[in-house]
Amino acid sequence: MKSYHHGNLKQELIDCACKLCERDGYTKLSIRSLAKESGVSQTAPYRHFETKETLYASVATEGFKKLSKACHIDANKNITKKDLVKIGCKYIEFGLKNANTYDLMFGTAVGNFAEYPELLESANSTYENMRLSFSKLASDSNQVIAFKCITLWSMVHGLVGILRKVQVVGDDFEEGVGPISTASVIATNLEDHLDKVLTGLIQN
Amino acid sequence: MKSYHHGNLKQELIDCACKLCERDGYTKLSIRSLAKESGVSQTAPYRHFETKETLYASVATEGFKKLSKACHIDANKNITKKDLVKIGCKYIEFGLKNANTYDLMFGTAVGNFAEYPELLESANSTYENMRLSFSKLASDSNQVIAFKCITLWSMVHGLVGILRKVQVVGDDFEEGVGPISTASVIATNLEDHLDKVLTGLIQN
DNA sequence: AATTTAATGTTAGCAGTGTAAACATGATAG
DNA sequence: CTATCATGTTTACACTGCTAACATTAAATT
Repeated sequence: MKSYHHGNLKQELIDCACKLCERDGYTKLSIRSLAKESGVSQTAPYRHFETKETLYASVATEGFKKLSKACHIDANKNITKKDLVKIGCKYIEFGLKNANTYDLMFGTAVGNFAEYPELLESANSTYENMRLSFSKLASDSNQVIAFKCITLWSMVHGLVGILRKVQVVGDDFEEGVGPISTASVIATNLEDHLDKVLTGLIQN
Repeated sequence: MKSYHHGNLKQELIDCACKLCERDGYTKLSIRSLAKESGVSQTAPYRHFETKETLYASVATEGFKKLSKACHIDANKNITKKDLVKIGCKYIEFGLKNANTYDLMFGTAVGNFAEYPELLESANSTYENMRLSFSKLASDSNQVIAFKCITLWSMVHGLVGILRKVQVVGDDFEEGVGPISTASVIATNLEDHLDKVLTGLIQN
């Protein structure tokens, strides 16, 4: 016999939403189905999430935490270019393996991060981690470091997007020059690729 | 007095959908509101678009055509690195100015381009244009050209995403090293930025 | 310990959505 | 002139986000 109060509904909803968002994409998620999954009435989730966007924000927050963890690197030891390449690879790997969650984090489903302090925190902390790694590599000014960091970020972010999209665009080009075959070469030699691209950005 | 048959409904729906998608984002678009806008019954659009995704596909197709046009460069004259930088700038400009349409083109709203021949065609043609421009610059093998092309594409695509996202993440970092201020420096010196980044990719 | 209060749950209902089925109209091909 | 078919309408269903009013119980206050 279950009690009237669930006891841990909020966290359970978030966990379940994370799973479903990643499995089916966030557009397929409905608050009602989520409530049913937790064995609770249709409107119970509204006690914990003002709107659907608030729920999305929670899922995105979890996503940034996982991304941060995936890209984390021991801050004590010296950092080499190779380490940055590794970070980039980890980032791309995360984006490809958690594609649906990644959409939530970087798409427009959550309009303004500032409305969700935890989300803002986790997103900024992801950036800050990358920035700190860069700062340990080169002895540039902070501004130059930030600049390089944004550049690397946009590179790996772009690769995630294109590597995914290309799967869907088809490949009826002459052998080996279509986007799919080209992208798959990049995908299977990600480290080499990032290394090449990073070399232009830093010299170390 | 208006006639029973509209006469030009399909095109009008597409035009209207393009406008509304760009103005409010595609998630806000409903087939019903679209029908109302054209002064036609709720289900009339279904005579021209099997599902909502089909409509999205049409909007995305228009988007790729516009993107192609924006990035087009005279194929006859010689192409320099500077031209490629220009193409990249045009691309990014398009992505930022038509952000909501861009989401439709590169997001997951349209799952499989292969189901929409016109969309597939317009997307592939955008890629093919970029590839041809590259092929006129360097005398690399076709595979290397395709590789560089995908790399540039992912760079500009990534920059569109990050430059947009960063606006939303806030900037409570020490002066000048937060993502917003950094990104805005990049955004206002886009040509310089792309030039730098491209130099590592090609030598010309 | 008794009672008030606030947090968390439920029920009922509104307005809006995508889409299917059955029917109406009128342009066009025979 | 008539039959056909593309294109429109009406009606209806199942689903959605969300609100308001009410129920239950945990926590705070007296």
